[in-house]
Amino acid sequence: MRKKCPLRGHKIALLMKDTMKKSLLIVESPTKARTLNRYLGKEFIVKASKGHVKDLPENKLGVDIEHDFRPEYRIIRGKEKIVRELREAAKKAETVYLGPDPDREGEAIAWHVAEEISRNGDRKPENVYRVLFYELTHSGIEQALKNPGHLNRSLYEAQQARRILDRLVGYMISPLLWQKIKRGLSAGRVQSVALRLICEREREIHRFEPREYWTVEATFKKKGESALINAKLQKVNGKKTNLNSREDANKVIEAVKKAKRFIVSSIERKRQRKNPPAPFITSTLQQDASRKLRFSPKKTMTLAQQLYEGVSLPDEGMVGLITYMRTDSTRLSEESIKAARKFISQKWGQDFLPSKPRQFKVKAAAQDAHEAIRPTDVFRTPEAVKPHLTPDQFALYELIWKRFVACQMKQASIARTGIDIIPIDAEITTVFRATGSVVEFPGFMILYEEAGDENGEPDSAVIPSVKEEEILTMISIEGKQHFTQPPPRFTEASLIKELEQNGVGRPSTYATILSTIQDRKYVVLEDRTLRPTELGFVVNDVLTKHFPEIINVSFTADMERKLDEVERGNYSFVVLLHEFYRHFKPMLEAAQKNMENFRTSGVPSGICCPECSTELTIRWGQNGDPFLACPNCRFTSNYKRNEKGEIELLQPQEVNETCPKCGKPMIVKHGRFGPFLACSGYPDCKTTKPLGLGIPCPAPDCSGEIVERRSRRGKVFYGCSRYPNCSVVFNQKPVSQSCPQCGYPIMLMKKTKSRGEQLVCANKECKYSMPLRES
DNA sequence: CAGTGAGCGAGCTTCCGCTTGACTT
Repeated sequence: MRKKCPLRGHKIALLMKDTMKKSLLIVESPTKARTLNRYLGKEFIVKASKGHVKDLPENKLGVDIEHDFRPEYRIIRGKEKIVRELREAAKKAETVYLGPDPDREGEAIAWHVAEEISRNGDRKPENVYRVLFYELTHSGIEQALKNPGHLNRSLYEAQQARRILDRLVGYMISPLLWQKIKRGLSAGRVQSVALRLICEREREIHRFEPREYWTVEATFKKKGESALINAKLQKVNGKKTNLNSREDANKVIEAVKKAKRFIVSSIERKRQRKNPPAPFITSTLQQDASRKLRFSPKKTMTLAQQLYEGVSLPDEGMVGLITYMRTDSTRLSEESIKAARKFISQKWGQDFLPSKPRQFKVKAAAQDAHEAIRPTDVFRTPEAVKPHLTPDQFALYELIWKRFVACQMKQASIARTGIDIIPIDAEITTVFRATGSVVEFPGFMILYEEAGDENGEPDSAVIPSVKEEEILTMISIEGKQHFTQPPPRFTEASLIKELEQNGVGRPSTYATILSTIQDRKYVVLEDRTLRPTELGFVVNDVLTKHFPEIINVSFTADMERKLDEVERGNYSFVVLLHEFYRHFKPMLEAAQKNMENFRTSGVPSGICCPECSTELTIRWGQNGDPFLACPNCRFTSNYKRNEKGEIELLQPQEVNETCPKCGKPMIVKHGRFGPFLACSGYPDCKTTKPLGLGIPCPAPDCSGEIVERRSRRGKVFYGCSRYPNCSVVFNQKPVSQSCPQCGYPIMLMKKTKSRGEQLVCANKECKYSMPLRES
């Protein structure tokens, strides 16, 4: 132990005296606080609130409907320490600057922090100022601190209206679902709309009837040249091609084949200019990372957060590589554009630099509190920082960097050619068209290209040069069968795009919306696309039936318009809430009264019981999985839905095992404690046994098998079926795979927060672990 | 509220939108 220097206390006291004069600046993000601290130096102490500090209580409504919707705010659990620290720091500071983000939520955070630091008269409101940082650049910071203002009541009230309305919707509809469908369910202004979009898309797919159609493709050639020209049948007898069968196609093909010669009837040349896309905002980053890197929105946000918080670079220490990643604005700071232009002219020369900097239109609905997502310094190229990043971090940084640089580069110029070719002396008049495109000047495309949503047909790159009236010969002609395609299911990223376009959800919540509806088992992710579950359909149907005005893509847009009026001081937030509740209350009451109780009756399935031909109903087991049950007899069955959404019964799952008592096959049944094995002769034979995992017990000379078991408290564990004769037990799920290091036949699945799913050797002596491939 | 087996009651689910770490392997 080191002894304390007697002088040290004194020095600290002196320093403390110094700090008394300091100003306190409070922002939301700790990273932002760190940056500002470095920038502002010793006159300021900068602290972070880490988001909201006060909120409505979790376990009750917390809104007094009788008294103008008075909210009951309390310090958020786990944030007490932060509030205490802010209060202490505020006591010592001469002046307090409240610097949460310059938007509705930021104003509420500022308001709540102000309330807490002036509690008990600790601080006079005169010494508390509101400052607005729109960008974390030299000029942005100067601007903010030069113009301290005061808290904005109407902005805060708009936030309150939003908060209280969301609470009323969420906490008053959800209990209805517990009562009528299943415990633990949820509904909300945002999640229920997301669910609705997915369900409606699925129904469209179910309804969709594919239609057959045919295209005719031909290849031509110039005399004496080998280059081929691929062309598609465009018109028949002056009308757009419309071939619905092989016969249709063959008729045309036969007629065309009779022609001796073909002639180039017209050539159309167009120059297309293509502008670079806007720099990233949260939603577009999530979409692009999903398409190009196959990252889930959640993964994208985690990685972006890491890039934002920064990596340790030699000589520079911790450096944030990108600007804030939760933003709805494409705005760029002047400084960043200047730097980008400098970089572009240095790297590619003036040819690639537009005469004027490009600014991008910011969506009207945007709150515009932050810049677009861009590298903090363009001169930190992806290659330069690569050694200090993980491969995933690097891939995302490169994406962000390229998109930003590209957005300040010159437009691309593409030459498109369309050639019409017609047969001469044929029975019918037809037009074949060949299209080609050549990039004349790549501009920004030298660096960045946007990935398309769907599989658009690529143009053939180059078309051999031909002249009008030139004669061609046909090399081949063939018909191709196609079917019209149903609309695609949403991916996580395309759903976010849809929500964003309707103003539903915010950059900070896009990724969590997806988790919520999956956690509730309303939808599942399959092949990267979202499909509703049975439960999802049922919940969606009752919500859209009983709350059509709320569970609706335009509800949020309407709400936002009203909130704007509240912000401008033209509309009282209390009136807004009264107006809303006036409509909401009767809907709730009607739903309470009229909504079918699926808990007691089950959901009609449209399928008859094979034993007593009563209509089967859909019910949910404890694990959330749906099954069919007969309300009349004891018949139950699992089922699945086909592509058309029709129910198909599944035979009970057999396991290669017979009943030791009666010899009938054993089948998997699902009970209160999960799946188990039972004799198919039930109720005549009541044999049951735990479900094995098909993994033999690894103990020497043990004939047992590993089975899933549950402790008295419900915790799942895996033990040998010969217990108590054999005491082999695992806490994680075992997998029949031998350890590459020690050869032990069993590996365990382990979930770690830092490295995802790992396979760990079940042999305790051996510490071998390897990552499970990511799905 | 899935048919086992056993033995007991109690507590209690939920919203949206800001932010980051983390009780333990």
